Amino acid sequence: MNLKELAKHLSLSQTTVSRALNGYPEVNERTRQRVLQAVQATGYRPNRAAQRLATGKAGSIGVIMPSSPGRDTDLHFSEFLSGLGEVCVSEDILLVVHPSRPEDEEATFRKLAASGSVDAIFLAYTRRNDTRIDLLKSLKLPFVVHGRAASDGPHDYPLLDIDNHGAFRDAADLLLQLGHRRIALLNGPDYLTFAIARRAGLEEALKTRDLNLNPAHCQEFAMTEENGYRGMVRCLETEEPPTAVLCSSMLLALGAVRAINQRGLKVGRDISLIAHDDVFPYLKPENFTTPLTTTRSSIRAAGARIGERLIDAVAGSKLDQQQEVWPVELIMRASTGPAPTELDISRQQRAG
Amino acid sequence: MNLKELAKHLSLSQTTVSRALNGYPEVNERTRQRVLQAVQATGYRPNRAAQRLATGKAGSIGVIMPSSPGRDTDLHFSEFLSGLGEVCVSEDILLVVHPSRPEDEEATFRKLAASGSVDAIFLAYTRRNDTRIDLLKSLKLPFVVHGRAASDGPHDYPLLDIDNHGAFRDAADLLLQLGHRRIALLNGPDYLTFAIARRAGLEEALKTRDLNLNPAHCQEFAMTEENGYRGMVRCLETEEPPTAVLCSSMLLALGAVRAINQRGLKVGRDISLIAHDDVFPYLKPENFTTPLTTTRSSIRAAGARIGERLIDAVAGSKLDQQQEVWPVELIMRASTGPAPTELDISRQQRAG
DNA sequence: CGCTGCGACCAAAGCGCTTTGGATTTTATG
DNA sequence: CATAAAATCCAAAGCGCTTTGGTCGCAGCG
Repeated sequence: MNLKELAKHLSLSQTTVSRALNGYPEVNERTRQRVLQAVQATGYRPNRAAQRLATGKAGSIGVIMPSSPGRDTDLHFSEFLSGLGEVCVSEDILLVVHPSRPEDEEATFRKLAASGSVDAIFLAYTRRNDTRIDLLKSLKLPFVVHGRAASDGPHDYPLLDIDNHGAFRDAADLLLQLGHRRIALLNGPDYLTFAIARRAGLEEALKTRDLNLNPAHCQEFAMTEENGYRGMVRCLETEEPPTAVLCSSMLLALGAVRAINQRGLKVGRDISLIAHDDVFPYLKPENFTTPLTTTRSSIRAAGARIGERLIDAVAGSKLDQQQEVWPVELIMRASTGPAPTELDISRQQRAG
Repeated sequence: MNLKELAKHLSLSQTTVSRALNGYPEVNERTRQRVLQAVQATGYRPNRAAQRLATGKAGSIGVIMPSSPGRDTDLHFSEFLSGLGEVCVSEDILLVVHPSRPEDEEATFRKLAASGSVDAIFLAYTRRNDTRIDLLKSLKLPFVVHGRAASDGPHDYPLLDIDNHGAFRDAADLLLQLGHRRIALLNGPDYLTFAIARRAGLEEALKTRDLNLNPAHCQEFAMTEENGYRGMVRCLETEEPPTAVLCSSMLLALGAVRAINQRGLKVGRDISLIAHDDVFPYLKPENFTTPLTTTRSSIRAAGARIGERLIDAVAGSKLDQQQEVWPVELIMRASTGPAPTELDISRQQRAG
C-alpha cells in the first residue's frame, strides 16, 4: 500500500492525501478525516526512504558508539542512549547507531554526513581540545555535544554538560568540613574533560585550606569495578593513607568499597566515600551496605534532553547554540562521616 | 556531489558510473579505476535514501531496545549491540535502534516492517511461548532470534542460542562431585527462557543424585548487584543454608560475594560459587578477590554472529532457518572447592 | 458586471539512485 | 572477410514521496 494507491482508493490526488497527512492547512477538514480513516483501515505507512529523498531530511539522528573489539562497552553509553532513544521514538525519528573505534571516528562522521543518512549528530566523551568539535562545525549537520572541550572558557558550539567542577568541589568541601585532610580521587581517564574538571574541582577545594592532592592518591583510569578495587588498595598502601575518597563512578565505588571492606575498615567510619552517580537503575547508591553519599545527575535525562535539542535543530532549522550546564545534586547518605582522629587511626592500624 | 555530477565530470553516463561502483561486470576495468579515483578525489558518497528507494532495500537492520522510563537498561544489551554493530559497520549496514517498552513491542515491529526503514530484525529476551516470534514469522522481514521460545522441542524459526541447560547442568555436576548437596540458584526473571533453561539444568543434575532444589534457595529476579546481595542473604538465613550457589550473571555474583564476605565467610572455602559470564570487559571473573569459576559465553560474539546472519539473509535472500546452539565453556577458578564437612559448618556457625 | 481573493483541489516535476532494454563498438570464429 | 558474440556503454523509466505552480468555482467588493 503506497500513497498512489491510497489516493486512488479515496478518489483524491496524491497531493491532497500527502497534505492531509502532513497537516497542511489547504485541505478541507472533512477530507482530512476521510484520509485519516483510510490510513487506519489500510494500515498505510509512508515509505521512509521516499520521504527522505523528497524532503532531503533523513528523519534520523546519528550516534557514534565508541567501540572496538577489545575495548569496553561503556555502561554510561547505553543509559544515555536509552534516554535519547525514548525521545526519538516519541517524535518518530530513527536512531542510527554507528559503532566506531575512536581512531576512526572522524572518518565515520564524514561518512555519515556525506551519505545523508542522518540529519543530526551527537558527540560524547569530549577530550581536551577535542578536534572532533571543529570537524563537526565544518560539517553541515546540526549537532550537540555532551560535555565540553575544555572545562572553562567560552564555547562556540551547542553543548550540554553537567557541572563536574562544582560537583567535586562541593563534595570535597563537605569532606573538608568533616575534618578530612587526606582525600583520594578515583577518577576516569585523564584525557577526558569530565575527569579533568572533577580533579580541578577537588584541587580547588583543597587549595582553600592550603592543601594539595597527593599524586599517589589520584588514580585515573577506565571506570571499572576492578580499577576501583586496585586503585583503592594502592591508596591504602601509601605512607599516609587517605581518610576519604571521591569516586567518579558507581562502578569505581563498588570496587573501592570492596577494597575497604577487605582491609577490615568500615565505609563512613574509617573511610568516607563520595561517588558520582549517573543514576543506573541496576546500581543504586542507597542499596550499598553503607548507603553512599553521591553527587547525582541522571545521564539518561541528559540523553533525553539532547534528543529534544537535536530534534528541534532538525525541525526548526534554527541554529542551536545553547550552552546548557546542569547543576549536580549532592546527596547525603551514610558513607560520609567525621574524619577519624589520629588516635582512631593508630588503633585501627594496630587492629589491621 | 551526486551521481549525475560525477558522471558528467567523468564524461560517462550515470549508468556506467553506478555499475562501476557496484561491481557489475559489464564495465571496463580501466574506466572502473577512473571512476574509483574520481570518487576518492571528490569525496562522493551515494545518497542512502535514494539507494533505498531505488533498490527497495533499506540497508539497515533494526533492533528493539527494551526500555521504558523506570526500567533497567540492560548491561547485556549494550554488549550485544556492540558485537552486532561492528559487523554492520564493516558491511556498511546501518543499525537502527528502536527503544520500546515491552508492551509496545509488537506495535513497534509492525511499524518498522510497514515503513520499510529496516530490512531485517532481531529479537532477544525470549519468553516462554513467545508470541512475538509468531508475529515476526507473519511479517515479511528476515529475522533471527537470540534465544528460544522454549528450551526444548523443535523450532521452526532462525535462532541463535547458547546451551543454558547444559551449562548449568554441568556446573551443578561439578559442585555435586565436590560433595555439595545444598546448591542455591540466583537466577534471572522466571519468565525468560534462559532462566528457565538454567534452572532446569540445575534440577536435572540434582535429580541424578535424588536431590531437589530447595525453593527457598531459588531466587529469580532482575539481575542486579543488589538483588544478588539480597538473594544471597536470604539463602544464608535459611535453616540449612546452601554450601554452593549458581549465579546467572556476573552482577548477581558481585552481590552474592558481597553478602558472603559480609557474613565473614570465604568464597571457595565456605561457599562455592559458579557464575555465568557473558564476558563484560569491565567485570571480569578472574579479577575477583577469589577468582570465580564460570560458565562462559561471549554475548558480544553472539551479537556479531547474529549480525552476520541477518546481513546474509538480507543480501542473499535465501531463507535463514538455521538453529544454532552454542556450547558453553566451564572455566575453573578458585571459587569452587570441596564441600565443607558438617564439622566445618558447626565450627563456622560458632565463629559467626 | 468585472475583478480580486480565497478555499479546495490537482498534474507534474523533481529528489538521487538502480536497472531495463537497447545501441555501439570490439573481438572471436568459421 | 563477413558475421555472430562479447564487451562497453547509454537513455530513460521508475522507486514513493513532497512540493511547485497551477486550475476551478465561489464569495465579496466597488
